[in-house]
Amino acid sequence: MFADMEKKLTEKQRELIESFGVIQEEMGLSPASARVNALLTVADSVELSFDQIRESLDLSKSATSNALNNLLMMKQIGYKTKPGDRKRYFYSKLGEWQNTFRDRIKGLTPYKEIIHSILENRIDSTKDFNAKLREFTDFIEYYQRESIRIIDNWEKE
Amino acid sequence: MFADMEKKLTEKQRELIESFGVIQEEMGLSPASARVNALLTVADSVELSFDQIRESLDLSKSATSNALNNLLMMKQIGYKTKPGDRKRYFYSKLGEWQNTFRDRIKGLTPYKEIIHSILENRIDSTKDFNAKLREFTDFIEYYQRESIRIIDNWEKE
DNA sequence: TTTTTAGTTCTTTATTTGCAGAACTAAAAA
DNA sequence: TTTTTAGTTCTGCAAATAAAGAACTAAAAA
Repeated sequence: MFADMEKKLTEKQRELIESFGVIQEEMGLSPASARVNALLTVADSVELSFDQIRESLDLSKSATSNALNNLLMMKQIGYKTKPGDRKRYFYSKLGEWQNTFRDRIKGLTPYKEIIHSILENRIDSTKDFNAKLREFTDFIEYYQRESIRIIDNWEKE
Repeated sequence: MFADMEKKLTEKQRELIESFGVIQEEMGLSPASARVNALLTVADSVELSFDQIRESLDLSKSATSNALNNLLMMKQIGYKTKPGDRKRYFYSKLGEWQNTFRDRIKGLTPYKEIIHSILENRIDSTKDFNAKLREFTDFIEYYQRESIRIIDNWEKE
């Protein structure tokens, strides 16, 4: 009966999309990507088609397409198809946050490495400063190791 | 004798500033701020004046001023003065990375909170998805708690 | 075969960001 | 008192971003 009923967003839902959108913008997503990702978290339906997304957020097709492909590349979302239906249905991969966290921690490695090369190229006379640099690289290593460990521990439960 | 000798950067140092600069840009700093911060980590002298920074990086006064104030506000750098010398000498606060890490972890709180309100406003029927959201907020809390703990543990040693 | 669907890609435009250079300012030095 | 120093603030421009709208495309439907 209501199979293709217009699932319009409530005022509260729009508000949540806006707040969540802003937070995700601060974390590096483009405005459109941030809102698409927020929509897929907030909407009553956990799987939305291209046009449902476009209409809900009042975006152009190009903005929708780019945002979706962007999020797909970042593995923040996924999509599935339904038999006898050509459309793709997009969903949030919020469930895979473990990997997101792990990736962020691993992402510290280049940072650690450049600090290490800086240290190796510093003059010896600035002992205090060099010691702090060394301590910092050691800490990052420790932090990476321990963070991965706490993520693994959570998953074991 | 060499008290005010021009401490020119070596080719290797410029290279390190460039690499470190790029990494810090990826972490949200503006190009100029990223390079100033890198310079203060790489330079032989751990305290540099406004003009030494300007000249080393070939920046305009405005770019230098804005970058420094930016970094000061973010508490990434500090400055000191020397008796009988009007100039300020800027230094990297890389040594205070503990606080930087702590702040980043605390910064997850708004994210956790918005996800929590999203969950409270979701329809009940999407049980699996809601459960994942709940698990996610629980995890963030756990992660924050444990991360702070591992930072504290490092400092105790 | 033609038309529709489900998008993608291209072109143009508005906004934002980042910086140079010039004008400015407040305190110290001459 | 005037000049210099150590910056800051303002003005304007160039490049990068973000998105709209139109043109396009490949597969499916009619």
